[in-house]
Amino acid sequence: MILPPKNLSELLARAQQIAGLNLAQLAAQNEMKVPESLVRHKGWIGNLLELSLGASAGSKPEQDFPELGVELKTIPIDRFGKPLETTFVCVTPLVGITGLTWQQSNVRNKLSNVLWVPILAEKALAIGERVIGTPFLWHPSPNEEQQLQTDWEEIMEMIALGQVESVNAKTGQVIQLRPKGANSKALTDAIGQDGQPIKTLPRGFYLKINFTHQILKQQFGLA
DNA sequence: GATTGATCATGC
DNA sequence: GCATGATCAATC
Repeated sequence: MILPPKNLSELLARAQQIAGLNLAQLAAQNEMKVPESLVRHKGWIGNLLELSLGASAGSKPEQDFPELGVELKTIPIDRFGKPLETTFVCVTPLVGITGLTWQQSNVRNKLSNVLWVPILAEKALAIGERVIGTPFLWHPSPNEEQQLQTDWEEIMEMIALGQVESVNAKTGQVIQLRPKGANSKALTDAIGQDGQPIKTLPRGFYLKINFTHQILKQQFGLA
């Protein structure tokens, strides 16, 4: 069991120490087995990094390093540093959102400080052969935060107005709303067109690839 | 090839 | 069902 890092520099030092290792090596350090496929282990890489860096495990609705105010996110990239997938942020509240502001939102809280850990994860690479990239701490620039806020406000307003079913992955420039549930049969409460309670798919906020790609290019000087 | 909607594991 | 961790895979 790895203890939580005491401060930010300790966290960054740990992250930098595992950069360059492949997942088989990191798994071995933690006495874990590498799955042959991620089909039934979609969160495995994220969990492996949490263990390795001393994040408080579990399903608590808070940041990975609460005392440091830092969220850990792994992001699969190709050899050119382009993200291969969108990045899940958090589940979306669909009821009781009257008066909820961007400042109070879980999206803003989660993204205020993120330790990004790129993983070279091209499909042709076996899971164990995928390589941990250079980790870095990110805080949204004023411009980035404005983009996030604009999309968040647009999406949340539609939800508040009972138009959750009209929001799809195309809504928003940098954030998108997509299903986030066990399957298409999982349902939760939401607001209908006439303000009545309805059942709909649970949704989550995701960062689009273009947005995370910009973050990576800026960090690695490839912009 | 990129994108959107669907899905998998786990611990309450 | 919700919240954690995301990626899969059918479709565009």
